[in-house]
Amino acid sequence: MDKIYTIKDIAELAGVSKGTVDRVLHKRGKVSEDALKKVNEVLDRIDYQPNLMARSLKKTQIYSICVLIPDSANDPYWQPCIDGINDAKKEFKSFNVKVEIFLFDPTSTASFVETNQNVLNSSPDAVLLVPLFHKEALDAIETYNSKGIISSIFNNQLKSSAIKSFVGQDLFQSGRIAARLLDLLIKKGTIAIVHIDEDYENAIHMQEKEKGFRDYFENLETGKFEIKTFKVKHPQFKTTLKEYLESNPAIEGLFVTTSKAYQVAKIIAKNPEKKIALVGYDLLENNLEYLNNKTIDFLIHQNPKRQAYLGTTSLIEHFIFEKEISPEKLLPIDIVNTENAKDYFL
Amino acid sequence: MDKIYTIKDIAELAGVSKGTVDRVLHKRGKVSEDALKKVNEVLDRIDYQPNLMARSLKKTQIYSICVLIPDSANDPYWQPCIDGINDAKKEFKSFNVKVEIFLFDPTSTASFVETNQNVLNSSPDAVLLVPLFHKEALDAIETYNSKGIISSIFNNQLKSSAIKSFVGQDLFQSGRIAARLLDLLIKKGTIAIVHIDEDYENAIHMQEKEKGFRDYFENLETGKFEIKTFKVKHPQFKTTLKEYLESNPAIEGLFVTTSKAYQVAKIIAKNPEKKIALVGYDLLENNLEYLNNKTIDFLIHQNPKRQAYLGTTSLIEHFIFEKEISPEKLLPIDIVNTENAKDYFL
DNA sequence: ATTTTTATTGTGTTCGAGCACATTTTAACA
DNA sequence: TGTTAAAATGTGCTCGAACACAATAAAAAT
Repeated sequence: MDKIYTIKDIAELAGVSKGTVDRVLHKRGKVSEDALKKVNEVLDRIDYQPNLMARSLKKTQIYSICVLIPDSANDPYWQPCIDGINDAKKEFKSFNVKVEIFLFDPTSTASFVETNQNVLNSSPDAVLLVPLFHKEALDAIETYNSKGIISSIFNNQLKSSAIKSFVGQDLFQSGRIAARLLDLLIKKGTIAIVHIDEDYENAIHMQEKEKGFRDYFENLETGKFEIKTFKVKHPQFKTTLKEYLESNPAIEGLFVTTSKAYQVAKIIAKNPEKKIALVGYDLLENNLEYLNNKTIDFLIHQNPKRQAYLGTTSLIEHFIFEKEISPEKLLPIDIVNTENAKDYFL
Repeated sequence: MDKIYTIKDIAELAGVSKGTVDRVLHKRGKVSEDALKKVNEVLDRIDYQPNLMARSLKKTQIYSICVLIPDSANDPYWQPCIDGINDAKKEFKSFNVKVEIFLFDPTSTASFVETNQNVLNSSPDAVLLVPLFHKEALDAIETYNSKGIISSIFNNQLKSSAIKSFVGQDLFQSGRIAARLLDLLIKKGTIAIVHIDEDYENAIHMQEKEKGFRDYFENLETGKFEIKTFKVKHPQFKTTLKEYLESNPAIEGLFVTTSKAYQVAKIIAKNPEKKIALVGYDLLENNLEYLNNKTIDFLIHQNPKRQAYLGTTSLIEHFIFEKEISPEKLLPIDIVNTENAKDYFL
């Protein structure tokens, strides 16, 4: 049977004291070759699993983790992240970890930089952040790294050797899924990819989604679909899109690459004679409203709550269970329609 | 600040010994009214959270949980359950819990009864089971209950006051989702609900799904769809379905209420001129093959792995963290197509 | 008033790992 | 060979909760 061994057991089996076993296990040195061999022989033979209860009971050090996310006052997309992080906090509240949330204004680079400075001042053991601003995020991560602070990111991909882990979705694949759905919705015709660019930088997000979207149709039998791209900034958005649709009456499907599908829905809902297929992102209140009245056909769920949860727990578990942090964790891309929308709020 | 209090702290604050505090906390009696009052006053004032590490370190009792699931040799649907249970085992391996898996033959009531007897002989603290056989499951659960053994179920719903928890999906809603998908796939026409009944009993499953499916169309503008039901037992399945489709050429969509959509796909794939929309359940190898070649349009993912995982962890956490077991946990109903299928194997 | 019984309260050990410190062994050097 | 330095090894306390057992106080019985 798989008996549970303790350090004391190992010490007895190897004929040494538990202090020596401890030194071997933690590679603290000051062990003779002879003793090292004896202990290692035992260790090879049995499957020693340190008792994590005893360990964390003894350890008085409290690990500190800071999470940097955009303030949901600016964009409701981020609200679920708070819940995910709080779930993680709750789950591990008995352990020696402290998780602190720092909010920044997603429309302000300065706010991002400043918040990172605040985080740095609290000198945490690890930071989980949403790298919304490419350059500034890289700088911050570099600084953390130089101070021995672990950095993980989620939601937005960012390549850097100083990053321990990324949690998010495969955006290229996400675009392909949207394509497949629109393929089903309108069997042929013209589709426009709509990029509603906010002030802040999610260009990479949108680009990857567009690539995936186009990739799907390129590998399809030709002639059935025509794909266009339409970029628009927020202020002039309403009139511009209206004009665009009027001047392109062939358009039968729209793919909105951000969480702002409801804004598009608002416009096309005014013209109910001509149903335009609409696929967008994220389960915001506004989007769900138009999903339920079937102006929006499908929403793709990016699961920000779970992203934040997993990003947080992987750091926590790294500290208290010495678990390895997997460099990349890609979440399933959930397809949501009228019928299963409410399931994703659990 | 939210200081963490220990029993010693409480004892000092109340001016009694830690033994007395312990007796108050555990209601072991043998405490004078005076002391009781003093301790309770402190307890009201502060928020005492017992250190679970220390507790489980001291407790030598090992909790035993048995999980009863169908043998995946008979039906590959159950394979992921094993993985989910093993994930739970791994996650809590440092704690005082032992999780044991018992397999039974889903085609044999006798096997189910016998396995329950084996479980009973090992006198566990809790049992998680798939109540495939209605009457026998109720009997088993009644027996467990009388011996003080906690029973939880997953995958199949079953009503009994002796059941602590159910993990699964809302099958009615699941049927509605299938309906919505077929509504999109074929804008109008005749749809057949196909019940492929295995020897074992999942009639309730299928009935609920059918109800949800029909419910969706009943609330729709009339005249667009006609819904039929087709029941078939396995042996004669192939020829019967073929004949059925030939004699009902109006059928443009099929909803297979079990994981056997691939068997239907095999038949309709032979007649590629007439594309029939097909929606089924579960990410089996066989189903995925036909999903990828687009014979199957959508699969609904019942997430057996997560069901088993959550069923197991909720019992484990009940024992080691004294967490309450929520009586019902309904999982999201995932819509799967060619593009996001592989995401669900993580 | 003294002993006995009962009720109440306090003390000390345990769980396993981690680490400081004490002790022993070995090596280095005069 | 004796002395000192260095290396290796062992011992013992701690973390917080649980619980057995010892100790004390209060009540009851003689």
